[in-house]
Formats: sequence, structure tokens, C-alpha cells
Amino acid sequence: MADHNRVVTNSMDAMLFLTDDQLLQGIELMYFAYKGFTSDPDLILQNYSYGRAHHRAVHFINRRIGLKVNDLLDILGITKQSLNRVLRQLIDDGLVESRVGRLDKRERNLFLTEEGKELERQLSDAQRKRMRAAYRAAGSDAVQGFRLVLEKIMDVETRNRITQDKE
Amino acid sequence: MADHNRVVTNSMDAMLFLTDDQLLQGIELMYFAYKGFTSDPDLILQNYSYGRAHHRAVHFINRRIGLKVNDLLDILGITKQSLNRVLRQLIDDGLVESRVGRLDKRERNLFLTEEGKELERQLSDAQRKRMRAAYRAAGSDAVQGFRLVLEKIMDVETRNRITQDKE
DNA sequence: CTTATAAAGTCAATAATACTGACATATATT
DNA sequence: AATATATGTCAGTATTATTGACTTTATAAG
Repeated sequence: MADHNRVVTNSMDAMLFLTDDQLLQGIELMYFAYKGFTSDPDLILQNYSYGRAHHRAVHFINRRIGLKVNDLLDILGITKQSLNRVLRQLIDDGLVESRVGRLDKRERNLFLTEEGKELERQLSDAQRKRMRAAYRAAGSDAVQGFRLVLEKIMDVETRNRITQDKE
Repeated sequence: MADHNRVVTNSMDAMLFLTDDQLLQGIELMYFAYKGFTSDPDLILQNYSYGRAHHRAVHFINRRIGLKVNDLLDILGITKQSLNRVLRQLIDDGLVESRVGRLDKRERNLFLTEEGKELERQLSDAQRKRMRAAYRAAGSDAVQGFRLVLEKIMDVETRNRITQDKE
């Protein structure tokens, strides 16, 4: 009975490339792909003496226009002290605008200025270019699989927050 | 003529989810998935007062047993001064052994000790568990696509080095 | 209206990871 | 003997993150 179950499990694992070695290969792929994924924006950010933290802030302020500081903290999963330095710089440099909330004046809504949008465009153009090339080379079926697996790798709470935002 | 080409390109893009917005969604997926991907090992590493740099070193020393220090530097893409601190700790703590090369005595070959293997097992078990669950949930076709897209996202030089190592 | 809670912002100290530059040692190559 | 290579180390700096303590302003609860 136990033996029978194991055989079944193993054959399913084989179909799904689930040997320990295949899984380690997938783990390495994630590592190397993520490295490439961040390399193009990193080069651009150097010209501004900014880092990845600035990129992430600019990205999410662009994607969720007018989001609150607390929302950004939740998304990034860092402390407000960590975000503060980055956000302070972006605001002082005129890339981000912080407006007092209309309903709740304690809140601050974040927006990209024209200059901020310009940096965002540079960064996302570079990153999109790589993704577009990868998608084209891999084909649409592969892209669907790619997206599905990534969604399953995420923390469930993160996935719920993301997918709920879509609709 | 130009118009005609653009129409064709756009429809292909649509099939491949290649609108700017879809590409940005893919970029966010990568970000959130990578965050989940590293979260389990990060928790384990805290018990050892180690960081991700230690994880990467342990991972690759395990995967390419006896690799040279220079090989590890190439893989990680960091300076020897950066690696030194991490490697020094791992060696001093008895997780990694550095043996003088047989043919070229200037070289050092790196190995995990039993204790090092034990940490590697803990870390990769946690990471494999998440990957296995994601693969199972997504299905084997999706996994193939996932792997293919990741390979295309990598830098070409990295991809050549990895795929050449496979055979 | 007063007290409590919440959102945002700041100051200070610390840690992990990376960098550049300079230099040392042992071994191999020319 | 001179040069190059592989490794290791010291010092100084930058980025990104942390914890803890505290302030200001505004809303909510009593």
C-alpha cells in the first residue's frame, strides 16, 4: 500500500520534472533569470545614483497611481524607516509628489511627476524589452505556463492581493 | 507598408500578451515570485546568522562539487573581496572545506563538510518544497513553459554557461 | 471635549552585502 | 629571473535593510 503510493507519486513526479535534481535546476534558473531581469534597470539607475529600492518605489507608484504610503509599505514588505530615505530622495529630486489625502488628511497619496514618469519609462522600457524578447523566443504557450508557475510560487497572501487587484 | 507591418506585429503581440501592460504584469510577477522564492531559506538562515550570500555559496559548492574559487566568483558575479567574508565564515564555521588543487597548487577546490551538507539540505528542502508545490499546481506543460521563458530571460552568456554545463 | 488610535515622518544605531583600491603570498609560466 | 595567475586580506565606502524611540497631524471613540 505504502509502496504502491510511492510508485504512483514517483511517476507523477517524473512527468512534472520533480526529481530533486530537476527542482534544483529550476531553482538555479530562477536565480540566474532574476539576475538578468534586474541587470538592465540597474545600469540605468547608476546614472541617477539610485538603487533597486528607488526602482521598486517608482514602479509601484506608477502602477497604482495615488497609492498611500502604507500601501507601498505593504507591497514592498519593508519598514517605513527603510522606505523613508528612498521616498525622501525621490520627492526632493522632484520625481515623486506626495499629496495630502482628500478624505483622510493623515494619508499621503503618491504620484510620479513628469520627470518621475520619464525615469519610469526608461526603466520599464529596458525591462520590457528583455521580457518581450524572452516571450517571443519562448512562444505564447510557454508564456502562459511561465505566468502560472510564477503565480503559484508566490506567497498565497501576495497572490490574493495581486489577483484581487486585477478585477 | 509600414502600417501593414504594424498591424501584423500588434496581433502577434496580442497573442503573446505583449502589450506594455501585460509585460508590466509579468515583471511584477517576477518580483513577487522571487520574493516568495527566497523567503523560506531566509528564515532558516536567520538561525545561523547567515544571509543570502551564504546560501548562494553553499548552493553552488554543493552543485559543482570541488569547484574553484574563481569559478564561484564567475557564477556569482561578485568581487573576491565580497566573497571572501562569506567564504571565510563558512570555512571558519566548519561548513566548507578549501583544499589545495592537485594539478595547480595555487587553486583551491571547495567542498561542503557534513555540517555544510546538512545546512544545504535544510535550505534546499525548503525551497524545493515551494517549487514542487508550484509545479504540481501548475502542471507539467506550464513547467516546461516556465523553464523555457526563464532561460530566455537570462543573459546569453549565462545561458550558454549553464546549458553547456548540463551535458 | 478629551483621550486614544492611526498615518506619516524623522533621528540614531546597527547589520548584511556589495564595491574600489592596494597589497601580500604562493605557485606556474615564459 | 621576471612575469603572470590564483587566492587571500586590509581599509574605506555605499546601498539597503533592520530595531527602537519619538514627533506631528488628523481621525475616531469615549
